[in-house]
Amino acid sequence: MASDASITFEQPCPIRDVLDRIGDKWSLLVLEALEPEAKRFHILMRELGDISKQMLSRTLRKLEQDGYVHRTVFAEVPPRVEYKLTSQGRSFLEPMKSLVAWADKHHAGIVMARDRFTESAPA
Amino acid sequence: MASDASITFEQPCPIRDVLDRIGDKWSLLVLEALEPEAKRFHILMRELGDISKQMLSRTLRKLEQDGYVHRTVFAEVPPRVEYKLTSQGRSFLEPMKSLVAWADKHHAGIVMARDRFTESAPA
DNA sequence: CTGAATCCTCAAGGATACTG
DNA sequence: CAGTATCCTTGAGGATTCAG
Repeated sequence: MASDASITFEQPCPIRDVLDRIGDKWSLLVLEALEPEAKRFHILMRELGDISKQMLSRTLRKLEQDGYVHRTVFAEVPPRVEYKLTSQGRSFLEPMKSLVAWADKHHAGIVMARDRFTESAPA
Repeated sequence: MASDASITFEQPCPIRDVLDRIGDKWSLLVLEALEPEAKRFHILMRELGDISKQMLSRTLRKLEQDGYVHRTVFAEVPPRVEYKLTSQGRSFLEPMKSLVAWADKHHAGIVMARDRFTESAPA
């Protein structure tokens, strides 16, 4: 069942595979929202503010699929579902935080460079 | 000329802005290709293998615009253009490397989790 | 050699309505 | 409450052609 009859060249570079999935519009935000504690669906909706149910659902599923998030369904009425980081999810946030810190520090400069560039080479 | 008449809410989060631009298909690859040394356009084409002129051009321009890469034009015949990392570009690669290392280490597990998930919840 | 301009395709993102 | 199904729009990615 391993189904590795032949090596494919789809993902020559792990970081690309990871970034392709986590580098979308919401994944990182969701992971960060879940970092302090497990949260329910509608709570995530509220905290993320401008995300739609559709996108949150898709994002959570992808994160669950790749093993960043664990989904727990409580057989209650009304339904309750909690999402929490897996150890892999927490592990991922560590190096990611360095990057976030870098972005915080350099963002102003980037925006300035961008503006300068745009001004000297308009439309 | 500052053109900051009003504060906009476009980029509430620096990391999102950075990832939106660097998290595309080629930017990171280009930065890594430029890390050891400055390189010419067609050299980058060759090293990246499956990138088109179009995309390489766009990617380089975006990276130049955001201040990761410096572009040097030599007034020669035939034209020669070299790209090299700026200090910001090199600086960026530092935290990025932690992430790359993380991806290398966890990629196999992610792929496995993904496959397992797909098998238990097919089409 | 280095790119810009044009055109095309496909999938990410999203609004909305429906379901268990 | 927590989703899924459907439909739509936009833009990233890419092949090709033209230009300096």
